Order: sequence, then structure tokens, then C-alpha cells
Amino acid sequence: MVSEKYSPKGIEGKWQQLWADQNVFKADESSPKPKYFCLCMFPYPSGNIHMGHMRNYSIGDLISRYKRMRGFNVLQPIGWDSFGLPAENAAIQRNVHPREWTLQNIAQMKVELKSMGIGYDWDREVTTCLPEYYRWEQMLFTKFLEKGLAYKKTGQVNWCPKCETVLANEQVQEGACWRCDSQVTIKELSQWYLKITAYADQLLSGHEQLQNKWPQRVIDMQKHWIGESRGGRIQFQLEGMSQKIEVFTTRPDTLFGVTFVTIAAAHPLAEKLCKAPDSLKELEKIKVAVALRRPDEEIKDKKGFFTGSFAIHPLTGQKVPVWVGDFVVMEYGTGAVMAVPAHDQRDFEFATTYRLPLLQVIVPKGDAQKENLKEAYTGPGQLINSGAFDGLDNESAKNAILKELETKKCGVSTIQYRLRDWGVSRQRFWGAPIPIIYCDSCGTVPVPEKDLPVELPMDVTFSGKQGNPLEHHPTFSKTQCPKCQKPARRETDTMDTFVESSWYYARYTDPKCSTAPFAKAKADYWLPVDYYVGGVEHACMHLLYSRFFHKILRDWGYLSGDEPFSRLLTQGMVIKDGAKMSKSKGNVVTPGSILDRFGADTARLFSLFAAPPEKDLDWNEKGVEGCHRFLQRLWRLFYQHQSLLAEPKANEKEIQFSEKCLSLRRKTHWMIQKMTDDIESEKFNVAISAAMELVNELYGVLTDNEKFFSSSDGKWTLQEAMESLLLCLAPFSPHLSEELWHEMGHKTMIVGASWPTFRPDLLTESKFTLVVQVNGKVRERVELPKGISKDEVQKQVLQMEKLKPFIDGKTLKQFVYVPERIANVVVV
RNA sequence: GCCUGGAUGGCGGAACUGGUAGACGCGUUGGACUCAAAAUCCAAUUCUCGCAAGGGAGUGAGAGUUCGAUUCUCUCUCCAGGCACCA
Repeated sequence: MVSEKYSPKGIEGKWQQLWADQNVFKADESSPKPKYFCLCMFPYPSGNIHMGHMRNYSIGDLISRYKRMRGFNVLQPIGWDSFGLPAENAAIQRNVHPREWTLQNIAQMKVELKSMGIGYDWDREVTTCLPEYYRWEQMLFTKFLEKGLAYKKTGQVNWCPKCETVLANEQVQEGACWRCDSQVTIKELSQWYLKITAYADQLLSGHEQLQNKWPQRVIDMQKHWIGESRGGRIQFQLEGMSQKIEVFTTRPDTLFGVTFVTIAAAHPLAEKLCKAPDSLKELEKIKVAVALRRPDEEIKDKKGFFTGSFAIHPLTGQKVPVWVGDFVVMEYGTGAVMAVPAHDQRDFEFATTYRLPLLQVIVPKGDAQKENLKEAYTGPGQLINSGAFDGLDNESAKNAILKELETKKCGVSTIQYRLRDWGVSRQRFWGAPIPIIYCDSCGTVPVPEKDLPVELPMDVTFSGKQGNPLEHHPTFSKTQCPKCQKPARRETDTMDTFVESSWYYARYTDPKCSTAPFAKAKADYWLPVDYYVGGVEHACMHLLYSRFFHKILRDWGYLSGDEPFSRLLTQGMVIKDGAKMSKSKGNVVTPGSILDRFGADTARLFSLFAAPPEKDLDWNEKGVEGCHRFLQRLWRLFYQHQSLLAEPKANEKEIQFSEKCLSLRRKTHWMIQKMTDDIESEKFNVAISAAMELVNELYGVLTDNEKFFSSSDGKWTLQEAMESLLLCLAPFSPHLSEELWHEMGHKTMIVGASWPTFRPDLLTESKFTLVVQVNGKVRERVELPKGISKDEVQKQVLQMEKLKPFIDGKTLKQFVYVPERIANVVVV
């Protein structure tokens, strides 16, 4: 018997245990059903799950359970992104090894996740900080090296002073560290890089198959980040020197407007070109100023100086001065630009500042060439002052001029990307060691596969002093060269933790594989991930890196397919009182406290009901209570009418349905259809409201005439309504659904039941409500039989009492009738 | 500056291909039950004029297309996110 009071505590633990005992969520490749891989971004094990996790996993579990009911062989795994700085900080503060701290946190969070009742296949748990996992990452790193896709380079890197480590470009956000928000500085350092730029074109073209499956803004952000520019590289011979300066431009059409050339201070030829008096001093000044720049610094005035050298224009043969400009970035293009002040705003400003003459107009804007230019003109037009190219429209001139340069062998058309290679070295302990050995005789030698993994030592001290503890470790870096056996030094930098998360989704397909990262057959069975849920903050980090890795793994034959994640849902943040939950603001609500007070079903339901998934969700205590109230209301419905449910069903054919019965059935099937559609289109909040509507309807109907529903036909309708409710709510509030399903007499669990199908024939009514308007304003509503003709409608409408004041004495201009919807009387 | 989204009651949010704006929930108000309270159930709840019947206005602002616009087009304002001397 259903107890009077809904008390989630007992129910939830019971069903979680039963699901576990019966291995309900174990995913198996041998199933005849179509596969469905549903994944949420895995958590960093900080110690406790937070509201963001809860929202994330509620969405993932909703989809997983729904797809399971729709007949899919569902894989929903979970794991731990368990390398990272907080473990090292904990180590310093508590004098505990990061491994120990991390594994404790994992154990703790596992308990919390289990109490939410998420349907994970726990046998596939992946923990990235364990050697079983990172050894494959190290193996992949050596493969990158072997294929020429990993290299070491000394250069300016982003440095987080608080984390005491390097950051990739993607990890600097508005000049601050993505993790700790500290101001990032620039430092000269030798680093390992992965050549993500080699895949820039594929990362861009791959977006095509993600259209309409990924949020547009994520695609746009990635496109912008990769930043494709089509143009050309053009060479300028240096006067009196053997070298040439190569520039990159997107406007080869303005080549005849070049009045000087500007190079970066860090340009390799800069020093050599400095012939003017004091120019070397100037160069040094600019070099220092550029190096001291913070990544987010706003640059007001362009600074530069004339080197004293000249370059020869490749087509006109004219001499143009070579300048150094602090606005020219060495890292982009060739570190040198051709200056066309008339058609480039930056060149214009620079030329104005230093009173450089020769504003040679190439693409006139109307009669603008006669006026004094106030700014550069970057619009379209027909070329002038361009020799043989005069009269061409500037778009076609781009190709024409590049072609000319190509025949003269002083230019080539290219595509330039904004994307830079991914710096993966981190000067930290708690990460996967980069498997490299430095030998005085053999140079840089990768650790052979048989010697992997390079494990992190357990005997390490965390002093909190500067530098990587691995560097201070007595033996870690001391090793032998694998080639010549002479004493050698081991790399002490570890890998960026984003490397682990770049391929973890594939490891889930074969998490225990000990001979490879994963077996290809298993990866090919499960991949790609069909549904991926996580925060939008990873648009240009994790989601870009994973796509890169997927293409790499494909090219190396580890898996098939071009993209790792077919469909992406980026969920919004959970905020409180309009602000992000944070300890400093004191507005943190922990999932634990909510689970305690209301149970997992309420917590999950609210996470899905309070806002559309992609929007921020303002945590509202009253709203949570509202969701709890709804579940209680549903429970009470069963408690109060359990006698009606217990009796056997009648045969459908013999039933004479009353109008009331029909209307309840209509509502039931309407709900099934609505919930199905809304879940498919990710409108989970709206889906829940449909279930609420049916519950409201049942309350209305049952108090009204209970006896009616206890007769043989009424019972059937009621039972159908109740069962449909439980089935449709099973992905949202699985424990309660399971319990009431059981109470209704079902011997098998609702988690394995099929999603209900709606009958369209039951949705149709013989009548419809016609909305009657006069000149577009609603004046009356009336019930009419379906199939009524326009003429009949018009006849009836024009006689309506309520319309008289609005149409009497006026002329009928038009009568609009949208069948079974609206009638509009247009009068003047 | 550039690129994306947004803007609907007191609040979170609904609204099919242009066709009843405000579903559902929160809050508020009233009623029932109760000695009373809580809980529960029922009802009302965009604003405004009106005793009422009923009228008027209304989806950030302004225009346009249309019989009819939250929905389509243009201009503008504000908000959020991303990028930013990228040549």
C-alpha cells in the first residue's frame, strides 16, 4: 500500500540499491539495440559536488533514461578529471600527497553522486591521475613527437604568477588565469607545444557537420578563435641587402598604396636593419615595452621608428622606408606588414602620428581622393593608381595582383590562422609527466613505450616554495638515456590537464584496456558521443582540444569518424540572487543540503524546471519547495485513489466513454506528445509543465465524480493517465516513479519500461473554439463543429450580438477565415 | 570597435509554419477545512478606467509589411557572452 506521506529518504536509497544490484546501467556492446552514448563533462574532484554538477548530471541522466526508454543501448559513464593544482595546494596546506587527497575526494563525491540516483555504469569509471590512464597519454605524446606534431620552442609564454605555471592562449581569459583569475604576465620560457595549427583547416571545416547540432555561439566562438584570414605573403627585397622581408596581407589589392613597411621589434631582421642613428636604442626600448605588456593591456598610441633601411616595392620598384612598429605582432603572420595608410586604419594612425606622407589612394570612396582623408577607407571600389590593374574592382584585383606576384616569384596566396600551437608544458607536480629524456649526446629522447608510464613519485615534499617539486626531487630527474645508456636528465614539466580531458571520452569505451588507450572496435561501436552536456566556458578550450585529438586519433588509426561529439548542449550556470555562487559572496547552496531536505527527485526536478537548460538558473528556495509540492501532490493522488488502481483492467472494446473520460484521455495523450516533443527539443522545463497540467486535470476530475471513475470504464482511463504520468516523469524523478510504478502492481522496474506512445486519434475533438475578431481585435469566442464551411461561419459571425457595436453602420471590406482557428471581420 | 545571443506580468518563464499573449511554477489575495495554526484543497491574480456590463492599453523604443506581428523587415536603446593593434 502507498503510504500517506511522500518521504523520499527511504524510497531513494532503496531504488538506488536495486538498480545497482540488478546492474541496470551496465552498458554492453553486444546489445542488438542501437547505441547511444550520453556524456556529461567529467568533474574535477574538489571534494564536493556543487549545483553546477547537479544541474549538469540531471540533464545527462534525463537524456540517458529517456533514450533507454526509447529503446537505445545507452552508455552513460562518469570519471574524474583528477590532475590539477588544487591537489597541490592541499598538499602544501595539509601535508598530504596530492594522490591521497584526490582519491579521498573522489570517494566522497562518489557517495554524493550515487545519492542523486544518476544512472552511471560505474564499471567504466575513469580516473585520469592514475598511471593506468596517463601512461596512454604519455604514449600518445611520444607519438606526437614521432609524427612531428610535438616540438619544443623557447618564446614568450603566458605565465600565471599564482599558479606558478605557463598557460595556453585558450586559458587566458581577459588577461587573467582561467582557474584562479590572477593577472597573467609574459615570460620567456622553453615549452613543449602540440601542433594544433596543423589541424586548423579541419577544425574549421568540421564545423559544417556540427551545424544545428551544436549551439551556434559555440561554433562561432571556435571559428573566431581559429580565425581564418585569406590573403597573401608578399616579399619586399631589402635595398643593398641579400635578404627579403615577407609580409602577410589580406588586401593584396592595395599593394600599389604601400608607402612603407612595418616590422615587429622581435623580427629576426630588426637589428640588422637598424642603420639610423640611435635606432638600436629605440629598438631596445620597444622590445622592452612589448615584453612588459600584459595580455589584456589596452594600447592607445602606436609607437615606432624609422630603421634607416629601405625595401623595394615588388611591382613598382619604388623605395619604401622600413619602420619598426610596436603594433606589429611577431606571433601572427610574418611579423611584418605592408603599410597602406589610405586603406588600413592602423597604418593610417601610425602614418599620422609620425607624419608619414604619401597617402596613396588605390580604392577611391566616391571623390574622396580629392579630400583630405580623416580615416582609412576599407570599403569596396575600383582601383586607381595601380598601373595595369586600374579599373578592376578591388575584390578581383586581389587575385589578379597575387597572380602577378606569383609569376614574378615574389608572392604567394595563403591562408593565415589566428590559432597558435597549444603549449602543454606545466611547471607543476600534479600532472602527467612529459615522457622525455634529455641526453648530452643524443639530445631529446622520448621515453620508449616499454618504460612507460613515467610515474609520479610518492616520496615528495611540498614546501610551498617556488618551483616544481619534481625539480627538487632527489632522483626523479636522474635517469639514463634510453639510446646510449649514459646518465641523462628527465623532463620535470608535466602536461596541461586539458590533455587528459582531450581523449577521456574515448577511454570510456574501453576503460580497462591495458594494451592500448582503447580497443578500436569498442571505440568504433560507441563513438561518437551522441549527446554531450557541459558548460559553455569550454567552447575554446576543452571542446577545441578534444576535436583536435579526435582527428589525430583518427589519423593514427585509433578510431573512426571526424568529430567526437555529435550533439552538444551547453548548460547555463547556477546562480543565486543574480550572482555566481561563491564562498566569498556567501550565497552557496550545496546539493547535499537540498538532497537532505527534499530528496534527489525534487532537486533534479527543480534543476530541470526552473529555467531552460542553456540559460542561467537562479536558485530559488521557494521554487524548490514548489517542485517538492508537485511531487507530494502526485504522490497524494495515488494515495487517495489507490483503490481505483488496484482492480483489474476492463477490456477496451467494451468501454463506452463518457465525454469526461474522453477529455481525460485526450489530456493524457496530449501530455505524452508534449513531453516527447519537448524533451527532443531540449525544452525540459516545458515538458515538466505538461505533467503538472495533467496532475491538475486529475485533481479536478477526481473530486468531481469519483464514482464514475471507479466503474469499469473510468478505471481504465484513470489508470492510463497515472501510468503515463509515471512513465513520462521517470527520467525526471526516477525514484518516485519507480516506487509508485511498483505500487501499481508492476513486477518489473520502470527504468526498463518503454516510453509511452500517444494516439493522435485521441487528440482530435469534434468541436473547436473559433476566435472572432473585428479589425484584428478579439471580440468573441464561440464553439463550432469541425468541418464547418467558410460561408456558414461568416453567416453566424455576422449575426453575433457582441459584434454589433463594432460593425453596425460600417461596410464589410473583407472576411478572413483561418479554418478552425480564427475569423476576422474587416470593416471600414 | 567587431562577432554572437537576449529584452514578454511582482518574479522564473510559456506561446505550433504570422492567428486567443501570459501555459506551468513562485509570490500575493480571498475562500473551504480547523478551537487555532501548519499542511491541504478551491478560486482570483498583465496594467488601467468602470458599481457593473463592458471599454482602453500592452511582449525594450520607433517605423514598415499584413485582415492580423512577441513571431517577418529596417533603425535605435539597453543587457550578457566571446574576440580585440591578427595586418
